[in-house]
Amino acid sequence: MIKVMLKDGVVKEYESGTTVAEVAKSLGAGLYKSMCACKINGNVCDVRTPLTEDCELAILTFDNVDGKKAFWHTTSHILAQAVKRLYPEAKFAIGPAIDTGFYYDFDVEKPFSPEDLEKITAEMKKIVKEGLELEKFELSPDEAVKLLEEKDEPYKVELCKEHADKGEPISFYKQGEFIDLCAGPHLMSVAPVKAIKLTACTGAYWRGNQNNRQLCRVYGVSFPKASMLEEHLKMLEEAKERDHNKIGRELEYFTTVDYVGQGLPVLLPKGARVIQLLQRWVEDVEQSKGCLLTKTPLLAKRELYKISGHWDHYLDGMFVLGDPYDEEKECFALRPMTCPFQYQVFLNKQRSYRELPMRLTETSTLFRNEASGEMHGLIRVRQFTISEGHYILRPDQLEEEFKNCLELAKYFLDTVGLLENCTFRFSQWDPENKNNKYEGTKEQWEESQAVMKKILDHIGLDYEIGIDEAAFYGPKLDIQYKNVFGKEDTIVTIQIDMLEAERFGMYYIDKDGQKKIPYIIHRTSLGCYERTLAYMLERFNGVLPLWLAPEQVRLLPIKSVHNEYAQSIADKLTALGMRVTVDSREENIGPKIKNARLERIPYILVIGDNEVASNTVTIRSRKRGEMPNTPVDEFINMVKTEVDTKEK
RNA sequence: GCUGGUGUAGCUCAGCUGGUAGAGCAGCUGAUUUGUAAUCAGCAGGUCGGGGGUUCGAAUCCGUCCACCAGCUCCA
Repeated sequence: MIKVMLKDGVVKEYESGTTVAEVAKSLGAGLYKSMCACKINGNVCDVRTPLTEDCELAILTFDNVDGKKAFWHTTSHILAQAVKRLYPEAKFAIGPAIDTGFYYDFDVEKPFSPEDLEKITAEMKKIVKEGLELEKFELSPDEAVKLLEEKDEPYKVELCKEHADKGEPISFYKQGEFIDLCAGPHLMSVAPVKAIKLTACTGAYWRGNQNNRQLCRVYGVSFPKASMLEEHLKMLEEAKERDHNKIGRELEYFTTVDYVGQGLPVLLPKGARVIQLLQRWVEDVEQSKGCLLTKTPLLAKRELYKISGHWDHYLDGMFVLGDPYDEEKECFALRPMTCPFQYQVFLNKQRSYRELPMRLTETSTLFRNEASGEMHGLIRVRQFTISEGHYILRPDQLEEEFKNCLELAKYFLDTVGLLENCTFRFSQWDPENKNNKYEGTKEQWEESQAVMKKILDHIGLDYEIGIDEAAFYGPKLDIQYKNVFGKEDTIVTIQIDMLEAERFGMYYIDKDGQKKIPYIIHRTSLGCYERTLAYMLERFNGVLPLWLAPEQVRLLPIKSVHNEYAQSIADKLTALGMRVTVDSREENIGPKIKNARLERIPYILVIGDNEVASNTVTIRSRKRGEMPNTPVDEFINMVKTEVDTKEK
């Protein structure tokens, strides 16, 4: 007999060899029906697993993240089974569960059309009705490869052979006529998968490598109940309503023009205003913290990029003016990074150790010729402006300055309301990278990564590790943010560089009179302004904090006789630096309010006879609701405080 | 760059197997002077993403380029 500790510390005894599914059954038919997977001593396992010693057991249902994943993983097998029935020639690649559902990659002659997906969905529903049980079995590596070769599944054979090197048995799952190589865990049967939606069909390279064949990837999501699927689809619709790419255009923050070009958004007055406010603020705070503002050229001769290494590592990503391969003629390129330009400030004269740290910052516009399929609203563009900085340091200053960079970035992100949804990624090099991406020696990389790791651990920062995510000259701490659709991008980056200073001949005279090569921190503080604006529009659903709102207050006179009074209040607010308009159109108050609401103006003031008589305003605030007949001075103090404190 | 989808008025969308391009909202003009999300009437607005081809005739069919969307790859 073995002891199994269940939820809430309840211990029950079972015969050794009892499976988790049997345990669940003993606990209740409801749990047995709804179980998806389990955790044995904290490890996610299949419910078919026999228990052979004392353990802690948690039975996971669809409510649990890992339970969901098992549910979705099983659905991906149903998808594959349906595809095989309808398209017997299709070859299978991989089909995992992901955070938002599942996908399966197929090699087919012609990618599936939306109509094909409907047919496949219908077949999947048929399979669910058949209620097939899933059986798990194991084969030796040789037998496994043989089976997959017989089934003519070249991708599976490749995966299996790799796994076979470990010498462990290979597990398979079988449901009806369908067999798939799979580690599990899975549901006991396909029956619980009541609601299925195939959401998209796209291309995806085999093993994520561009040089491999592109497969057809079908994405989907599934639920135990139809109502849950409806709920989920409704949530997706709501996310779409927050998409910066939709509201940013609707609210006239930016637009795009096909004959201007892809990835080149036009910032409209509202967008330009917000970015101006952010930039002024960032520049002022940075300079108050000892940063030195620079303004360097937006383009340079090829020779500069040759020194920095960008010419070798980044030529495809640059906009080049002239023939890059004609060495006889002068050739320029728009800058993709600020680094080599800003180093010239340091190089302007001989430097003493007393001048370090030298914190150079710049509101820097960059140009990157991104691949055409990458562009996305304001988040991924070809011209953008970042709060760039290069800190030139003595080795003993590295840790403190790194911490300061992180603190500064966190302060900025917190103030604009984005910090709470940020995650941190320690981006490291990959010694195995085959594209010759990285400069420097193994020793240099190991040193700079060890230094960064030490600093991060000292700070106690909670971070993930991203292999092969480093810059070509050093490791990075990337601050990551997810958009409304869950797609993640970098919002801020802090990098340690031990290579570039030497390439540019940068040195300082140390205390002992010797020339020393400095360390460099490359960093952004609020990152890319366009991207930050995009995330703020999503985070605040188009209603930016008052201090950043392009239009803060709109006054709505009810009749034209109220225009003068409204204008007098507007003048007072304008004199205090507020952004205010008066809607003096000869229009009813209803439509005026409707307009102001649709434009998401933070404060709407209605002005009529009552207000004029009592020297008050009637407030409609996005945040504070309705406040009738508020004395004018009270209102002014209120908004002034809200702006001054940068209230979110 | 690759795979799939989309492109008709400022916006949201009709427009059937090829046969004279439509509506609502927004805009403009006039009337209405009105207290919290749509007052009434009139007017104007489009080389149907661009340029080709097929056809007596193309928004519609075929190729091509461009842009937008989702994903892959790449990246701040």
